[in-house]
Amino acid sequence: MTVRVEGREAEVPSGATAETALRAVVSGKKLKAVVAVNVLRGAEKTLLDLDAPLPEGCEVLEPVYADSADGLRLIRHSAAHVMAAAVRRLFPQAKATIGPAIDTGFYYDFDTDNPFSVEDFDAIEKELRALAAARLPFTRETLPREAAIERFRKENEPYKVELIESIDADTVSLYTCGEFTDLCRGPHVPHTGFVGAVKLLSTAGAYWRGDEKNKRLSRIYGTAFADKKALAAYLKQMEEAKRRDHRKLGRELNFFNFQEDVAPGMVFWLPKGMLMRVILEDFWRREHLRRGYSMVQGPQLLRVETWQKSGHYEHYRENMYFTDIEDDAYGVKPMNCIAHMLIYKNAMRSYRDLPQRYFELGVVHRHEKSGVLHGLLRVRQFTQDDAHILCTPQQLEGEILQVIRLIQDLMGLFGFDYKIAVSTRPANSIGTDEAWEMATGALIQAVEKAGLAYEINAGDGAFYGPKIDVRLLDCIGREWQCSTIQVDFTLPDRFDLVYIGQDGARHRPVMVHRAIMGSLERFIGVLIEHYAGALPIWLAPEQARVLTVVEAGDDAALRAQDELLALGIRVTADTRNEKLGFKVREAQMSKVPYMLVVGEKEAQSGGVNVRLRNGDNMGLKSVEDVAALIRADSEEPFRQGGMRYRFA
RNA sequence: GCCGACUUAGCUCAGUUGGUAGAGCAGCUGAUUCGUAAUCAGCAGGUCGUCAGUUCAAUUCUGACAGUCGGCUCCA
Repeated sequence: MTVRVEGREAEVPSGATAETALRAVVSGKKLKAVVAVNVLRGAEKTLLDLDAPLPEGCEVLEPVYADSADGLRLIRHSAAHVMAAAVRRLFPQAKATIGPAIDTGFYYDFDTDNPFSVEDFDAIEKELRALAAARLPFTRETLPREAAIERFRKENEPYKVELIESIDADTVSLYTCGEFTDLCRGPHVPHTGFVGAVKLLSTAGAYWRGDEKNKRLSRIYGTAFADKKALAAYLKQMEEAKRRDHRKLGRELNFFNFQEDVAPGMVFWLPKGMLMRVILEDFWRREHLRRGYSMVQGPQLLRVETWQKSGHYEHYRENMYFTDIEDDAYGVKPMNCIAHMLIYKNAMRSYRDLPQRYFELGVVHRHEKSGVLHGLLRVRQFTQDDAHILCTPQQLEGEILQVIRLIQDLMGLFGFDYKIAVSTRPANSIGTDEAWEMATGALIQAVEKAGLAYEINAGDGAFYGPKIDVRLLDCIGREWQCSTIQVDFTLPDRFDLVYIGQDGARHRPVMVHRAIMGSLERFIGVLIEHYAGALPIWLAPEQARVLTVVEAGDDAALRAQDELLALGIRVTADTRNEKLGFKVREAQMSKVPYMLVVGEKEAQSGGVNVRLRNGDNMGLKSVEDVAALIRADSEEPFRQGGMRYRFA
């Protein structure tokens, strides 16, 4: 039969392997970097092992190179197998479970009496490299399901047996590499020589099939690349990510700290960090007023009876803090919605009053389990940029669309990468089918109208309604949920919210819960990492610092500082008796955007010598010119309905 | 909450095979007036995470607890 490879045709006998076909076209040197092949048959595309016989009727072969995305995934998946083989050589009693490739590498979970630790890595890596150096082939065999179960049962591999039992197929495929055979769909790289650039990274506990009721397994994480150079580059990038860690930067920049012995999981905002936060809050409050929100604020404590009525006491009690005052029990609010509904109920509402959009920078407390706290990204006390929109069912889609626009504007402003998911009805949910359908439809319609790519998380919605979640990516590729839009038709019911319709009758409003930054703490944490601490000028707590060289410049420096302050610039002056180099270094480490040097020369000529934090020197400038530069960069970023700036 | 590692000065880290501890940076004081990422000297700073146990003696060994870090699960 005839197949096309990279634009050229090759004639191959029926039943030939992919490798034979590729050899006819691809040069020997390039072929060495091919790990598998994509086979196209009509619209169908399958990834195959190089030594697999070509299926009848295939038209095009695409070689999968080691350094492509597909190739990398195969290398990592294969590395997981080879690592398992290495582990089994050293720890024969460890039972293999599963070992997939992930975005940043791979892992393999083992059931073993003594969990692995990094001290075991040297030995495992040594074995791994020996296996790689041996260039052992991966060989595939296909067995009837029952025969495979029998075989793994004999080999005392209960997890493999359980896996096969859950597979709905007549046959399963096995891959053998050295003395280790694993259940696997494949494909794999041709031989272990492809997984030489490999590094074990960490260990972790994990549950069998991710369920905490199941047995605990010992997980080993690692990563692998097409070559040593790419691996080294990745490890360097991880170092860089560590450097950008917001916990480290927060301390170095004097933005915030944690005092674990006093209040674990709760932030102490230091003057600089708080100034930055207040600037962000001010901007955000104004933006909400501009977009038709009303600012409200509810109490921090509500009587327990109210939480019982809302269902929080029943569903959320474990995460709540309670306190007794005289003889009454109070719950500290974990969410802001109840107060907002009570504000809605303060007056009789007409359909003409809707939508009501209540916005609050609401401080909430949630008792998160101790193991999950993580700097600013996961805390126990945080501030949500929370809003609740009460509207008619007809208004729902339009309101959601506006919220999506706000999300797009905010993420665009900072240039964040994000992912969107629509979560649908979970198993244990309340509400009618019609209500769920209407709400889910409105969410999807709105996302599509906004032209956004999204995925569906089936069954992942809240118990009271479906939601849209937006996840931001941090500097090492971890995802953090920030924005959320949830449609709720239950709480308005429980609290008997009504509006009078055009027909004069009472109707139930729909409630949209939404947060854009999600929590200020988390958002600021991601922001700090995103900018590696060098915040955009409009957010920088200290926009400029005047640096003196000799005492003779002090008066001129302080005058320049006063003038800048009068022009609305956040500026400090460093007149300490230190060398200029020392002051520049400190300003640089504090990531101050503008360093303004005033020495004897400037004291005489007037003006300041401008150095930027990227190292550029702008030379002598007048104080007015510097102020104009900073103001141009720090103008409020949203203005009159559009975005003015994108801070890269 | 679960698994693993860890917890010594504000920060980064040494150290004591059981006899209550040290460096650099930061801080304070003084000298130095020095032009774009570190001037020099001196001083001060620690119940060695908390509570128990073993011991003549515990920061060191054992246990429990708390917290941190990396994951799991959960979540903004």
